[in-house]
Amino acid sequence: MTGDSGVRVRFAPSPTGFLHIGSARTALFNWLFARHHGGTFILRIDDTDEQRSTEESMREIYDSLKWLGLEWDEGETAGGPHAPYVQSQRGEIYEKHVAQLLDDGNAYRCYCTPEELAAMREQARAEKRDQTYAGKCRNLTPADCQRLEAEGRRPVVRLKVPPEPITVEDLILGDIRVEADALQDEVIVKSNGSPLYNLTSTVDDLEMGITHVIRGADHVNNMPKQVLICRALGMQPPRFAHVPLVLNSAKGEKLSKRRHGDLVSVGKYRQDGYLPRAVINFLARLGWSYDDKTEIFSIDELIDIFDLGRVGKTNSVFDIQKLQWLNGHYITDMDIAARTNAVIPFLQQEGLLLKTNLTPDRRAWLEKIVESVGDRLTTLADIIPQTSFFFVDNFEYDPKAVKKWWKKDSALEILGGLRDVMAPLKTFNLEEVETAIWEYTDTNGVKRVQAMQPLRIALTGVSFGPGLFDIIALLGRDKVMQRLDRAICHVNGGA
RNA sequence: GUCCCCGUCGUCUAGUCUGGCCAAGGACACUGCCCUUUCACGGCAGCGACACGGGUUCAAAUCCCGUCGGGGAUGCCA
Repeated sequence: MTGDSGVRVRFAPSPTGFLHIGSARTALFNWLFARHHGGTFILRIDDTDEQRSTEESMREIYDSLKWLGLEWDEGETAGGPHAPYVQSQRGEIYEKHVAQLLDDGNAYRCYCTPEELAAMREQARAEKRDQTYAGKCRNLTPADCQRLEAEGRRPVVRLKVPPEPITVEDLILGDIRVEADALQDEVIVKSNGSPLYNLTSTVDDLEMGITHVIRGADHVNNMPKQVLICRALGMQPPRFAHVPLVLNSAKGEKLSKRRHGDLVSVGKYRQDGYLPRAVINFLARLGWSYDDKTEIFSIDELIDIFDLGRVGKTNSVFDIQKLQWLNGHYITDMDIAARTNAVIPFLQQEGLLLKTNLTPDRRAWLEKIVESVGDRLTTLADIIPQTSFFFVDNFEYDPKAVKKWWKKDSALEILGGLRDVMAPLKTFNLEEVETAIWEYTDTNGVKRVQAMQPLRIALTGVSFGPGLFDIIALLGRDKVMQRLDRAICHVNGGA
């Protein structure tokens, strides 16, 4: 699947938790961009923060990406010419580049301690200045270094940043200009010897031949730093495109794992019964649009028309109602067989269906149930409240429904009346049942709804759901009569 | 505080670059009506925005300036 257009993009998550919904959108934009241009989509794991990175998180990210259908052409599990694709395994590569930077005089060792730096920052803030490192250790002699190391100090490595403003073009945001004052000699290697994000990310983008860095806008101010590193390395930087962030609806702040829990987890939407197609469509339209009216896009259409130039500059708010609408649309869009397949795991998980293969009869019956539900599913998990009564007999009666529709005397009369007209039916087919019920309501002057709702509650326990005649047909005579008796007994105050 | 970015209906957005076709269009949500055995679906209708103030211009949502608001960053995290 590796393309030959020369376009190479990467999605580089840090494995510090589940796949965040905003990250998923970044992955999607990268993937769409690669597919649109016939390029290569690379998955790289940026785990230089050993403290927070976990193996489990890595697996979950793989799972979520695969579930969304965002297959990668190069990366862990896919292989590729630039393996390994996990930063924690690429130490030597970074060391080599840091050595070059040091040798060329483009980087230097700094012996300031974190405490000293914090003090300098505090002072800068008090004086309302940029809190940038002033380059104190920039011109240390080898003798100075020796003396400081003798004190027990361990140096960090800093990039030597030229004192001039820099302007970098962003494919979404336009030109980003940073004044020389706001730039500082960034730390690229920690005092314990481990390289930092701006270094590793830049080196890998260069090494892996990345042509376009498409990532979240929380990285915009890393862009100049990384371009500077490229220059110091004598390399041409990739092009950048920063995608505005996805905010939390309530407060308008960045959606974060810490604050918003699994609300932002792709895995949660999978569990809750959302379709990958719906999530993709939703994510695509968050911050991107094609024209002034189209909302529904197939994957192929997205690949065909996706364009970074149509990504907006403003942050957007995650609106689950729109996702729900799309999900309902895509569920309805599936044929009955596919919908049945999709819903089976949810029924099994709820214990309504055994986790074994269905017999052809049982399968046909299930499909009819699914068909009866029609377009009432917003999520696949909605199959439970919509149909659980098909699978269990001793369901509870919803108290609110009972209160509204089972006023003792009338309910008894109606349920009894319905039982009496249905009992003698010969075939109990849909037509026959319908005729009998309408005959009952018409001759007794009962409004249809006043008969149907009590009956529905008797048969399903709730006041909503598929068409009642479909339910009756699927339940069959025995269950219908049993449930009617049970309901009458219940209204009478029985158990 | 400082730096960077952004500001069209509640939300996602079209329109902004290339000023007039915009008394601002679509979608989700919401409200009402129709349909209807329920709940949904669907159909129709309604509600609803150019952050504010200056300027440029015959003409500004679109260009310029300022203010205000929001977000991000400011780390030996990514």
